[in-house]
Amino acid sequence: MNTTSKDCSITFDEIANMFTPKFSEVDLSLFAASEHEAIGLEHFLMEPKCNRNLIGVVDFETFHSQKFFDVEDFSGAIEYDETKHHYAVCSNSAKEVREEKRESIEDMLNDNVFDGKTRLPTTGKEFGLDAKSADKLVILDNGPCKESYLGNADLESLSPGFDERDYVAEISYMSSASVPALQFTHNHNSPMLNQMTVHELHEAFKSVFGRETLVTDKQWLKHRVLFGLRNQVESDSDLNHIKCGTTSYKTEDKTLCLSSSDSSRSAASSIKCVLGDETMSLDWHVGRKGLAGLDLQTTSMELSEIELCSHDGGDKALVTRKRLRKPPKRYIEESLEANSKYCKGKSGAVRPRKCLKEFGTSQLACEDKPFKGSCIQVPFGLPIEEGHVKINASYWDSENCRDDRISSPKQLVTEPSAAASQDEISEDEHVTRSIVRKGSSRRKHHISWTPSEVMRLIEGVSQCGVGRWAEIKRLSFPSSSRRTSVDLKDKWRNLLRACCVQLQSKRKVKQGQKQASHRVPESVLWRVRELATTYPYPRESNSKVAYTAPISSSFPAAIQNRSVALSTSV
DNA sequence: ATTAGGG
DNA sequence: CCCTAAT
Repeated sequence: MNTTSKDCSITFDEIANMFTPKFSEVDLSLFAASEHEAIGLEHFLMEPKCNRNLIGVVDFETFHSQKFFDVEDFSGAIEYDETKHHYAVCSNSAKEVREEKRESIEDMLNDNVFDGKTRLPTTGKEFGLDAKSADKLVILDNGPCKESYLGNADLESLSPGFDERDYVAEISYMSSASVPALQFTHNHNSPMLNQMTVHELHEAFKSVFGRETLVTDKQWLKHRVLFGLRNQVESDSDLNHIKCGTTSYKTEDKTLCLSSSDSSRSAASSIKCVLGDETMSLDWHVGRKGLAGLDLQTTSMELSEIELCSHDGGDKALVTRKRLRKPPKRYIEESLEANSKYCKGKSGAVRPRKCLKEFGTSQLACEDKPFKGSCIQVPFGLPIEEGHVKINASYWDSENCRDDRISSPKQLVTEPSAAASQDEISEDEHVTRSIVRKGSSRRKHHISWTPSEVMRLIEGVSQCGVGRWAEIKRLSFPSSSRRTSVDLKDKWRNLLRACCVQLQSKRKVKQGQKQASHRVPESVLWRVRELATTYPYPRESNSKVAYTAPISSSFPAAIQNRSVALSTSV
């Protein structure tokens, strides 16, 4: 199987890395969740459209491996599970799951034992499951921290074609909207909807649809509630790319179960189980908190990891499980740092920048049509500003035109002072933006270089020489918070590269003329080339030395007087 | 802290 | 631009 071989590429190292000490550290911070965080979470949970927000993938086997499902391990566990899960696919070690019978599953569920080696950290008969052809288990915890929704746990699949891949539990959040109904039914041990009173039905209706109704017709209400429940289940299923035909609504003791099953699709069904007992939520308390933290911390990552558990009959082969690359370290780092803000004691000083919250929550603002695709792209940058739009061609044109008018069309007179002052203005607003930006991400988001900046850089290089970036920055970019010495170096490297490219393509094609406009002007490049010969850049300038040899005559002037234009050739 | 170099 | 190693 394709997916299998792909999954097999996971190395043991990767798995091992999931358990770097970092995780426990991090997770600890999650539980120091301050009011701040809680609010953020609450906000998220209350988001109307976030009824089903998958935030993670977890293998139930985790619960087994974690003695009491402790906090520190949770997020690590998720990572681990994800991996392990894949690993299991190739290892064929979970074969035993295949042959599970429905009856035994029911028993196991009732006994809270899902598998010989997997046990949920809950006690007793909390799970009232309509386990008919059920492979999805959703556990709802109505603890104090809003209603967390641990959900969609692939417990078993009864499909003959079931494979270990399905042995996945997904964790999701559900808004509080659906909870009251569940709790409500929990109070009444009524197993059937039609045994409910009008008032009860109203409650259920409200819970399901999030609004009230004046209709008192029991039949109507019942239908609406059933309809709503079915839709909920179906939308859940959509998230998992599972289609469920029917939905049953059932209560049992202190639990409420919504199960959706479709006998025509042997494998597609789901069970939702509400843990209605307060004591129950204690068991899941840790998990919930972990999830809360996780939510804030690695939202997009988890989102990206949502797997498509298509239990849809035969087209399993069509299931594509794209593994998205892990989020960049930066992302993780920032997430961790943001969380660790509330976990003082670590490194006394709190870094001013970074503010993950924006990050997480904004990403979490899920849409209606969330996980339609086969994968979710990891949000990389922030949805922030597109502040400075591309100015490219016009920039150079305007500036150069200005400059060119001053001097001859072919010779670029550089006036650092003038250019700088004029640039400083725009620079300031850039700075402001960049600060704002830094509030949420370290990424600089590509501040395009203005012509004057480039000229200043060149001047700096001509004065100080290549490589002395710190000094160049001091001289040519004073009071410029952006453009670090590294930036200067990078830019210079790029300029040299541009020289190369333009030299090569110059004779060949004139087509590039169009694009050449928004590139660095030739006159500037010439100067760069010249400087490159004077101060050969460590590795990259060698290639163009030959070209610039004749120009070197003009070099001394350029050095001695920064306003001297590059009078060479062309 | 800076610089070089890879990504 | 970012990250890292080397200095």
